[in-house]
Amino acid sequence: MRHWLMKSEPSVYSIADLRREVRAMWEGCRNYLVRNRLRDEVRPGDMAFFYHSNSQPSGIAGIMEVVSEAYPDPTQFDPESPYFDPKATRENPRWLAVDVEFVREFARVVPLAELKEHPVLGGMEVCRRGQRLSVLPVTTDEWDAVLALPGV
DNA sequence: GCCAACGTTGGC
DNA sequence: GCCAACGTTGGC
Repeated sequence: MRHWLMKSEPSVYSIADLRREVRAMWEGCRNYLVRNRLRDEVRPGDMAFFYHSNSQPSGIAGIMEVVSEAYPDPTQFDPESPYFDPKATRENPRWLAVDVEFVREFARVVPLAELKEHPVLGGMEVCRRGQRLSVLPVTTDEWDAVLALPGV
């Protein structure tokens, strides 16, 4: 089982939304590296931090579980969707989604600045300058260190 | 709102 | 296949 960190802008979809819906489709990824990672590395049973990006503060808000294999993201076929991709066809889908399930919301959001200061967590991918991928690997040490933070 | 990082597009 | 221009992400 692997660990991940997955980003969402809470104004679009937050951990509170996932808590309410319990299970959701993680849709709208339009980056090939992330697409390949979903296809090749992310598996049902993997656990992920739910990260709030473009937020105040940005940071880790809770935990979810990946509960499906990657499958074609239906929003790419929907002209009404902001994620519509005119070059994608049902015969040749470009983009993938996975289903995720709520596990728990942290008592507080762990801000990015706090991660950066931490001796172990400062090395997380998400702390790297210019890191823009929305699905990032997390090591077991990093996972455990986040869960050991006070108030989490 | 600014801007750094970096992925994507498209001319050649 | 190179590379400049452009677009997007996302912290601050």
